[in-house]
Amino acid sequence: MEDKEKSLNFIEQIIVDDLKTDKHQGNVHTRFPPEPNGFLHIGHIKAICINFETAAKYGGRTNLRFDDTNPVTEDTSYVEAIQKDIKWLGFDWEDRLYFASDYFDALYEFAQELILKGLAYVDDSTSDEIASMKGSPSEAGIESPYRNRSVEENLSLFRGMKNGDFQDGSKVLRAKVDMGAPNLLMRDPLIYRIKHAHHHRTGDKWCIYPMYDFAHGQSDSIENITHSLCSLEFIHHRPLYDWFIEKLEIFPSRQIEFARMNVEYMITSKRKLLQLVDNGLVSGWDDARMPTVAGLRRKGYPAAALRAFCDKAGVAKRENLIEFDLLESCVRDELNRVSDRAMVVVNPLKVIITNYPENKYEDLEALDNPEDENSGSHLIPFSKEIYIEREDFMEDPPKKYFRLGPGRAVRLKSAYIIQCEGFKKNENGEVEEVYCTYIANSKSGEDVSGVKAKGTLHWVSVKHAITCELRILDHLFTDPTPDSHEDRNFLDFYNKDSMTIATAHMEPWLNKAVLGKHYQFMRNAYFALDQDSTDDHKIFNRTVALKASWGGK
RNA sequence: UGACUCAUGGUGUAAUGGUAACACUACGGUUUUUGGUACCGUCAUUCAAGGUUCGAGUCCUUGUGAGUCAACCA
Repeated sequence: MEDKEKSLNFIEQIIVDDLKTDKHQGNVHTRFPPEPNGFLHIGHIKAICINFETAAKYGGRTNLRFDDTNPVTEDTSYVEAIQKDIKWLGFDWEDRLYFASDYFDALYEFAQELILKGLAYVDDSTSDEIASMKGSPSEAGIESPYRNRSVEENLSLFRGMKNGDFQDGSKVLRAKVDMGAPNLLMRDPLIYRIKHAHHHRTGDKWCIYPMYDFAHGQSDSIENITHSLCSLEFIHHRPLYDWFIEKLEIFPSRQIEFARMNVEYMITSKRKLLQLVDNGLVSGWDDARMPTVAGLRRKGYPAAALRAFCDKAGVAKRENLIEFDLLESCVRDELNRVSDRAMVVVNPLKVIITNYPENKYEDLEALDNPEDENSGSHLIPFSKEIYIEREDFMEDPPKKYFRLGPGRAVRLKSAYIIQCEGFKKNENGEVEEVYCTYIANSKSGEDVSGVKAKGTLHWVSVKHAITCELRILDHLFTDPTPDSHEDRNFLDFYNKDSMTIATAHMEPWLNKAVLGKHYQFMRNAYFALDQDSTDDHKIFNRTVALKASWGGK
């Protein structure tokens, strides 16, 4: 138990109050209800965390329920992908995997019940007619000419709809609420439509399908969901949600809306994400730049970091735009704990250690992860010629530059202290080689030299280094809210430098890099092995750069 | 024009009528065989105007601003 009391968000307040009044005999049951028609993204992650974590906090459970009431857009392949993503995020719905389509029979009965109560009717109006009779926010709607059909006629017509007697679009079932209601959704909403379409689970059993409003709340009720958490956009649906529960006299689930999370430089519109894929601006839904779970995972963001991020972003009802910095902060925090450290040189500059024997090499030991006491170590070969970063040497360095320069000494990480004795330039005036001497008794861990070096550099042995590919990932867009500009298309803000490729020299140990593990290339950034790698060509995605507190020059 | 939400530092979230707090960012500093990490410090009288109260970010009224709603989508 934590001794510090963390304040509750407004949803937790509601739950605590319900617990106090014993509203549901101490039960807390939530659900995550994705529609299987697309891939999960950062916005879903927030919803998943809120649903699973809130329930868990109060000893409750969370169901996974696919909201599959529209057969024309949904598919089983998404069902698999979504489950994989939720598991990866670290959540478990145990044996509570449900589908709204499991309830089609029950929903059909509910509809008949409503008809019997004179609270639903079959409408023969066209889609356009229904829309025009709906009215507008400022003017009341008009009642449909079919609104007062008899219960018997409605019942028989609805059965006819179910039996396939009518064509798509020719009839709908509507709830009889109030065409004058200020809330448009209460103006006799459609609850069943005819769709002669094959459903991914129920096949051809049905040719009528319930609309969201007639499926979601009832599904919640059937599953005894106590707190149905959804985003603010559904707030206008709540009166309808409650209306059906009241009229049907079923379990009183309660819908609670929270503001969805917006993150700088990310978009979550399914349609727009698809455009990126279709236009070839990304390689697919799992491109490491995509805000999808698959993309974030591929980029190297750990599930724990994503969970921490959602937690720190908080829960409330106001519009928000979370800074990308917070996400990166959470990612670094987690990665610092779990990443193995390695040395990789991106822009090589050759250093020749003049007093080191020509053919000698030694294996130097380096801790895999100094932040983790239980981590092991690995060996790094050291020899006469090494690469350091070009930016780690300056011909005429300023005073605050802690790296290599003529006459200066630096520590080579896990190795020796070296002293710069000179350098050579090529015909273009660029530094080509740097000459150093090493201090033999300054070996890492057994340094008795007494020499103090302010800076520490990473390096690789020229002879032993292996070439690899680095994919440097940046924001997909140049604007923090690319789809918020009325006069500009979000694609105008596509960042053409969102992925740049670099070739680098890595220490041999990295050839054993594993998919799903995280690596810190010291003094540079965190990287994760990409799935495109092969045995002799390793590819790493830059997850996030290390913080840099020195600007240079 | 209607209804429904919301309004606290640069960002996000707290403060449940009683001294505006925490995190991220930014900027300083300490430590360091990663200019990383860790640690310390600095940065807001709460949209406006009235009202209730001994006391208001919190309650009431009126404004102002922002968002959402008129798919046989979810």
